[in-house]
Amino acid sequence: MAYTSPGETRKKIYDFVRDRILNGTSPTTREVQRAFGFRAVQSARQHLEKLVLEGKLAKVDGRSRGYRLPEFGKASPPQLVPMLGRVQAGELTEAMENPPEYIMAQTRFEDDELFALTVEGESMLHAGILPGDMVIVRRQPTASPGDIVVALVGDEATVKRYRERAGRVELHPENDAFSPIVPREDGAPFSLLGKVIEVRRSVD
Amino acid sequence: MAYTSPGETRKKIYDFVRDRILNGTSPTTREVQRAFGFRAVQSARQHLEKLVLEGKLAKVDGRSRGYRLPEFGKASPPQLVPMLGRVQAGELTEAMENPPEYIMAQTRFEDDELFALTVEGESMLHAGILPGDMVIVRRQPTASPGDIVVALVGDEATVKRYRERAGRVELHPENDAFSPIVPREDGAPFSLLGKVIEVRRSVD
DNA sequence: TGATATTACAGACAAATGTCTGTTTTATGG
DNA sequence: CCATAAAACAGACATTTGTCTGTAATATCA
Repeated sequence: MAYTSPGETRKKIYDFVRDRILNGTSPTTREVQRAFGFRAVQSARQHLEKLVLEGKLAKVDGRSRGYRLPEFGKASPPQLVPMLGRVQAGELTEAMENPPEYIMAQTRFEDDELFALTVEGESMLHAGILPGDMVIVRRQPTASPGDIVVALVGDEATVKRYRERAGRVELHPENDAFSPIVPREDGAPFSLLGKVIEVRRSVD
Repeated sequence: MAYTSPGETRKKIYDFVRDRILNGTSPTTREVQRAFGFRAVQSARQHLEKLVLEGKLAKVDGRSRGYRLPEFGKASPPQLVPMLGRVQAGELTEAMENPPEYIMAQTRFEDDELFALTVEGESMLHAGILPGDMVIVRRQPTASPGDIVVALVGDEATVKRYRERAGRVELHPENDAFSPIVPREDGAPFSLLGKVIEVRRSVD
């Protein structure tokens, strides 16, 4: 490869590696070599090691495809969150068609179980949650008053705001056209699936 | 390793590999071997290859750490979208602190320039866009009526709905407490930055 | 209990990959 | 132009890793 200005090729290599890592696999030294037309492995290696020195990349020594993105120590690492399908027989079952769909999320709940579902209905309109919105939910058995939660009432999953009045759980819609749900009173089986931690909407 | 019922170890291996892939790196055959205490590489390899046969895993032959989650070809690849900072002197400048902040997105605008910013103000409340929400924007110089756009009016970026009335551009808020902006009339410099393609809200 | 498919093991080779030492070429700034 | 640092090259070695052939042990079910 032709000689370039200091830092020029390095930047390109960084972009290349970053891209590859984000697309799923860290490249090997020789893959970088070939991608840039170096005639020596060391040329690629030199750049890669310097990028590590500069803190732009991280690496696990000796391991194949060992280069990483270091910033992901500060920012939360990307997580794959499964898209759950419809509610069946009281249990939220993963829409296990082939393939299961995943979306990417960066949350501060790195170690918790997350899932995502699509909101139907307009009961949370005033909370800025519209029909068709996707909510990312952290699975948890309890909630605090004020949380927006996903609960299973009967065999339907609903998104509501969690309240407690006089020691009783109430699920409040945020739309005057709907009424609160008081699980104990109407006798429907009730279970808390989790808390909404993120709302997403595509406006294509 | 002790002999187990048919399919038993296989399932565990699938879970193991899937987890590793989701966490960033596909394991090598021998990493699987060691993780399960196999005394022969082939034991691990047999399971892995069968998982590929079953369609549970995909792989790139011959490549180290070549096992994949098969679903990942179909889904759109993850993109890094830069978070832009405040508006300065009529130009949206990247908040280029070290490191620049990126968020991950999977959109169908793979080849377009995207950026993200945080919404201030309540003018789009009825469109389900709240203060603090993040919008992902596709940079484009024009828009269609009905689009939610980001425009530069004066030296401030605003999110509004794009309208045309009597051949004139109008930027409509979605909140009765605010009034439409008619760029030409109030003489402020106006430019369209792009169209909002996604809205995100953290509700921690 | 016996047939069969699955599981696990053994040992090995070739290719891929990480790493190293040393040299040559070139961009850059004074 | 010269000194210097960066960039690129050359060749090599050790380890890791993918792959293969063949064999032994065991769960499963009729």
